[in-house]
Amino acid sequence: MGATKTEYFTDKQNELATLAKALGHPARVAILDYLLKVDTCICGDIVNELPLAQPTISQHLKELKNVGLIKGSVEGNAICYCIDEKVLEILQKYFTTISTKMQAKKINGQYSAQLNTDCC
Amino acid sequence: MGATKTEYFTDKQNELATLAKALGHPARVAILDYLLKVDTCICGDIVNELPLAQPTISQHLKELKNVGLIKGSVEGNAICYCIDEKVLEILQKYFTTISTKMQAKKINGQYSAQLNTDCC
DNA sequence: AATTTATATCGTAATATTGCAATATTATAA
DNA sequence: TTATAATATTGCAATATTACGATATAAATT
Repeated sequence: MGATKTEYFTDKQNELATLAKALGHPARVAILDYLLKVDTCICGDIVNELPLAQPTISQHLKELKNVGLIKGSVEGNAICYCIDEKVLEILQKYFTTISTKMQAKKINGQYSAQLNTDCC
Repeated sequence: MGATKTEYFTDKQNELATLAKALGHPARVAILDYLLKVDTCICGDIVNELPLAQPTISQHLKELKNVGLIKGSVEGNAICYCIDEKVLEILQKYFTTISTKMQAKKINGQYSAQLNTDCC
């Protein structure tokens, strides 16, 4: 026990969990924020920006790259990283769909019978 | 070493990482999906729905509740859970903002000088 | 060729997460 | 007031993550 039982969930659920997990660390959110600001950068730029050691940044970059949130291209002896919009859109669409569905429920009054309770 | 250095990141980055982390497990995505389908339910319903033991479901519900993604109200000896839109909107807005910014960059041609490279 | 620069990988300690059996808690029913 | 039902909590083993020093790799510079 201790290992996530991925085989019990749908591909979509596993995909979303994997993407969310990749952003489940403030350093990786910070890297994404930084990349959004500067468009592209190399690992050393992030090492200078964040208070983490080079191997740690390298590991975080690897995780973001593994799930496709960023991509890197070799530029001489450095590697140029940038955000990959494609995978970001999966997250954007998922949360927009859920938010829209929640809004629709409120407007349609599907909760009307329970509106007097704390939660539902 | 081994503990996340939250103190080095902004409140916003930590908040987003915490929310993303809560959805970084397929069981918790599945719980959210289920709640979206049935609107409200009790813990036992999810135990019947997912192939995980009751203490495990209870623990996942606790984590979702801790970050505010769901809320629960006491209904006799059961607890009625439902999605909390407020926190979902934080995630929706974050990813929409990033996606919009990425789109804007493409349209404005900020990448024009580098469009011939693999990544940037 | 030796040095520098940029990044990745290895090894490992500290910490966190996952999953569940056993048990506790709390409210309803008999 | 014993059951019964619905959840939560505790304790613990298995596994995963985080962080970084040491080291490896690979390209550019001298």
